[in-house]
Amino acid sequence: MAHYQPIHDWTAVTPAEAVALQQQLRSQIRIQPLTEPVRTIAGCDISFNKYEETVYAGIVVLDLETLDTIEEAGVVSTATFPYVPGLLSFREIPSLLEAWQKLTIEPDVVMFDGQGIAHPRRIGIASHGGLFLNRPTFGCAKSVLVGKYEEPAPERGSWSPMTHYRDVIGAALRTKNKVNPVYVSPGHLIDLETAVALTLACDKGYRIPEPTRRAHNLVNALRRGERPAS
DNA sequence: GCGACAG
DNA sequence: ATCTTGTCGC
Repeated sequence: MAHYQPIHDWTAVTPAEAVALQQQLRSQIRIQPLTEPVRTIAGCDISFNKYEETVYAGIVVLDLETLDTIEEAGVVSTATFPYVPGLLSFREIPSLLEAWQKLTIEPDVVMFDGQGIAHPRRIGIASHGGLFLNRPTFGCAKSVLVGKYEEPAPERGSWSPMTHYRDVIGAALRTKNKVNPVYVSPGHLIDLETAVALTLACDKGYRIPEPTRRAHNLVNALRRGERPAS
């Protein structure tokens, strides 16, 4: 039901062509304040068995106010692109879009498990996904791809800017006291401060924010055959 | 030239 | 990402 804009084809794309495509698409990314209030937020993730190309993709939609899950969608698909640092979107987005189509609700904002503009060409999976979904998106990654930062204070909520070639590309954010930070960066149609605020708003006491945590649990359960591919 | 490198 | 048990620290 939920739909998206097929900005370009994903088939028969080589790594070299993928980089060229990113260079062509980056100018379309818009980092700006939100224009609409957020009531629902989605988290997405994929899982797969070692040495296999079968991918289990899923999206979970939560009510931002209560953090209750209001909808989930999962699909079993096949990866057609290898994992290459900097080209993650070409491996994960195709199957995520399949799951997106099964949603009844169109989430107000989407959190990705990876980078937004904190990317060598400023178009990580969250930014690339934002162009297809045409709605606010941001990334919350567990590790750094590019950029430097000063260690933020040990208390939950503290953060320090991440920079890359003089550009502020994201934030190293402490989501829990004395635990490693997560790396937040705007994807499209949102700004850094809002992305940080939304990440903190999705707290349930874990380092990983709820949207991503639930999507992760969903796809792993799907992969282990513990639940039907919605 | 050498190392780093989201998931 | 995935393969896997116990274990150190708050």
